[in-house]
Amino acid sequence: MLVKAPEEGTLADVAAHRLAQSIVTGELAQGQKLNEAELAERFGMGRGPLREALRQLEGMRLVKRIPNAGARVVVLDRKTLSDLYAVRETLEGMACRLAATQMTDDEIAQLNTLLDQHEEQIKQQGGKVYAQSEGDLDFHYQIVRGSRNQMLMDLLGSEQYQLLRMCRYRTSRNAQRTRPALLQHRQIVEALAQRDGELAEMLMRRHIHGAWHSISEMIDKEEVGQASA
Amino acid sequence: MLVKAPEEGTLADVAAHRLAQSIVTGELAQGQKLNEAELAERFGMGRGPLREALRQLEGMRLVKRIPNAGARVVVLDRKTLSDLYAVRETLEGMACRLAATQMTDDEIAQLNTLLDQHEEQIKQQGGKVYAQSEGDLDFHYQIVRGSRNQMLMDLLGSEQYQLLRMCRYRTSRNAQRTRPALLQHRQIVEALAQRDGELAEMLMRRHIHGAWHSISEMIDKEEVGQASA
DNA sequence: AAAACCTCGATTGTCGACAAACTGACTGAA
DNA sequence: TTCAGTCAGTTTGTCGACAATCGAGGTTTT
Repeated sequence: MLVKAPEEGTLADVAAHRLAQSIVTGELAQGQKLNEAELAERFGMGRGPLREALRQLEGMRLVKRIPNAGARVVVLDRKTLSDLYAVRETLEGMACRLAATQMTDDEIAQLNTLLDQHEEQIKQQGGKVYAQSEGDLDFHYQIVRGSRNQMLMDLLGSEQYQLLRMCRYRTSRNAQRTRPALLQHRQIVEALAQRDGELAEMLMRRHIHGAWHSISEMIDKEEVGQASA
Repeated sequence: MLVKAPEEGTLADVAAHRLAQSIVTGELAQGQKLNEAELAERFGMGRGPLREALRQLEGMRLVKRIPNAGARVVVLDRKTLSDLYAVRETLEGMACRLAATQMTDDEIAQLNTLLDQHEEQIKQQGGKVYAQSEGDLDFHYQIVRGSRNQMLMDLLGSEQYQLLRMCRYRTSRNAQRTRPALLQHRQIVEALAQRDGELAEMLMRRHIHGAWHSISEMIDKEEVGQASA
């Protein structure tokens, strides 16, 4: 399961989850004002839990809150994404290096199985790229988990993860990078299987750097993410 | 100013700030249960704002919340600290590399001025190490700011920063590392002044690695942070 | 005596209403 | 015309009370 349990305990948690989903998918546009009363009404709850959810979303950097002026959906401008990918390149590289020594043979084998599924999906339909896109994040997260570093899992899992998904939803339309990406994934798993941490780190860094290059070009062409819905 | 404005706009924000301070200084022990009604009473506010503050603290990883069972102060065990320092080594190394090309000459000069102040503090009193300890964090944060990467500033500034302070409060008692630390700081600034990003990164990583080594030994000797107040 | 169950107290979760702050428009004067 | 001031309307911030849930302790049963 990629996203956490849809229905958790408290209303604030389910509100946070639903809001996150709406923001990531673009249903709530970037920079959009978030009206507490309206959202509470929509979710069928009071404003209390909703306010708590907003505080939580703020911690995930999905919304920006200004005292006495409400909350707005975060705006992913070029600089923000550039910074995000730079940090991600470093952190996921680190995760890869650790994973090379920490993952079990079984887990690495499962990674290959996961990539087999991706390959199958790509063969079946080049159009529905999004599924692969989410799967891609899944691949990355499996490696992060393999690092056995809880802080890394928190950072890349809970927080940046959502921003990444948000970015993906806007850039997943170009499919031309899925095949080379799959190849790079294979190479990374191969390095992990050989327990070559340095190589795995380098390959992962290159992989993410390439992804940013590709997305950067898209942003240049059509201001993706600025004017939506 | 190291800590943000003590009195901010909403009650939830000031509650979050005061709670963070109490947790960092150990006034609230690790693993301690946080009773909403009691804290609200102590801060002279309703439970609403306090609950929002707890949600915010959860985002900063200072408390852990369990649905229907309340919030507890996070426990910094050995593994957690180890993971934290590993991530910090990577991220601050990255910050240093970027800062070497991004900081202005003026900013680098100010870093040296800051170190002069530290040196003065150390000469005057070897006992009151804490001030230097906080100043140390200030030094690190100035470099992070110099990276011009907002995500990096958020990660190392708002969140890990608090955990670091928390750790420091428990380990600042041994002063023997302040002098070599100061020397290492000087070397880092020197590398920055020469615009040698790779060297600056390496020195910073070594510096943080050493800090962890020192703290790790302390944990081995006396279980620091486990049994307090 | 040990284990399961039940009851009660305490704590968390939630709601509705009130107070404070901001937004925007309207009015009037320079 | 333009700018400052004022004034409603809207939205956020806060509180107190009520409902739901959990944990502890005692009681009953095997």
